[in-house]
Amino acid sequence: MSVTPPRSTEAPFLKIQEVASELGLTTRSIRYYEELGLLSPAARSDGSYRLYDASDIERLRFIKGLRDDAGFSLAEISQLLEDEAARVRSREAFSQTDDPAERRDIVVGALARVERQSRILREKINRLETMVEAVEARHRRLAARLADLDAGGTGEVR
Amino acid sequence: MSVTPPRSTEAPFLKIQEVASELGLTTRSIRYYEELGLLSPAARSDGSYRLYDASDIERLRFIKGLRDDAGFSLAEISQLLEDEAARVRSREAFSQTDDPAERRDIVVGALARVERQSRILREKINRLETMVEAVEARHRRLAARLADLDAGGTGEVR
DNA sequence: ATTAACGTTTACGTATACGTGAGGGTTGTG
DNA sequence: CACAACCCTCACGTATACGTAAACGTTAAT
Repeated sequence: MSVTPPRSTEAPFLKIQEVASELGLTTRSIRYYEELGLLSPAARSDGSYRLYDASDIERLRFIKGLRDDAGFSLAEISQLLEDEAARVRSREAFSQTDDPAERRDIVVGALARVERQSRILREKINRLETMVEAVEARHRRLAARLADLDAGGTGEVR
Repeated sequence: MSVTPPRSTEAPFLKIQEVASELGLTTRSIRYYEELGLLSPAARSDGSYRLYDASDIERLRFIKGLRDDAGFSLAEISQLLEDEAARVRSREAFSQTDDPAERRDIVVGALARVERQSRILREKINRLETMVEAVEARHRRLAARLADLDAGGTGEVR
């Protein structure tokens, strides 16, 4: 009677196709990202199947966001992820010392990287907003026209 | 005494290399965009040199913005430009009639296209802002750490 | 144990967005 | 009119980001 049985006991790992479906990617893309060093699966099965955990999926979601939403190239994404990795390493370095001077250097470095990431994204947003502004100005003029027509006018706004 | 003479009498037309330098594009890109139907030069010289006017340059600037800033593919840009062309045609159709019903139809169509453009851009912005938000949250935590360290603390925020 | 469904590596194919000549005209300045 | 500096049209080359198929191994259910 079991047509589609529950895929085993909800293991903490997902296989590549399961990840792909969940994120709307192809298995090829995921393997390709791995080839480029953007991520590597948390584990491999005995038969060397790639096994992904939650943080892998988060990372992939982030990559997909940067690619689809921001339009970054995989090279740029690689750079952003390396900054991210440097950030994590510096967190570890931070907790390895309790010398305030060393800690300060570490935090200052981390701040610089985060500010760089932030600036890259903000620049993109600003330029996008300039474009949206132009489009919405047209939208307002058209809406005014429509309102005028519906009020019995000629639609000759301005 | 004229070392670099004024490039003739400021003709209203620019040649391809002049346009390219001004916009930070290559001549190849400009020709390629023409190949894809994204624009065509306002005129050709007797010897069939491409000659661009101010509106051509505006159009190219728009294309470059969509490509660099928004990360749109040239296919998507083509779509947005076709919407733009439809908008211009509908403006003409609008002024060809004074029947309020016809005018209303035209304006409604134009509104739909503009809203589509706007929505595409806004979606992109929204997703970018979500990413920025995450980055800035980290930035705030780091800044707090730094402030704590500079105030003689341990930098152990939270 | 069998077997369908899925995974692995390897490798060649493809669409996009140009780069880079080749071979040959065009412009405009001396 | 000579000639450097552009421009033209092919046309092939290249980097990126995957698609697709071959040949073969793994998993898991029956």
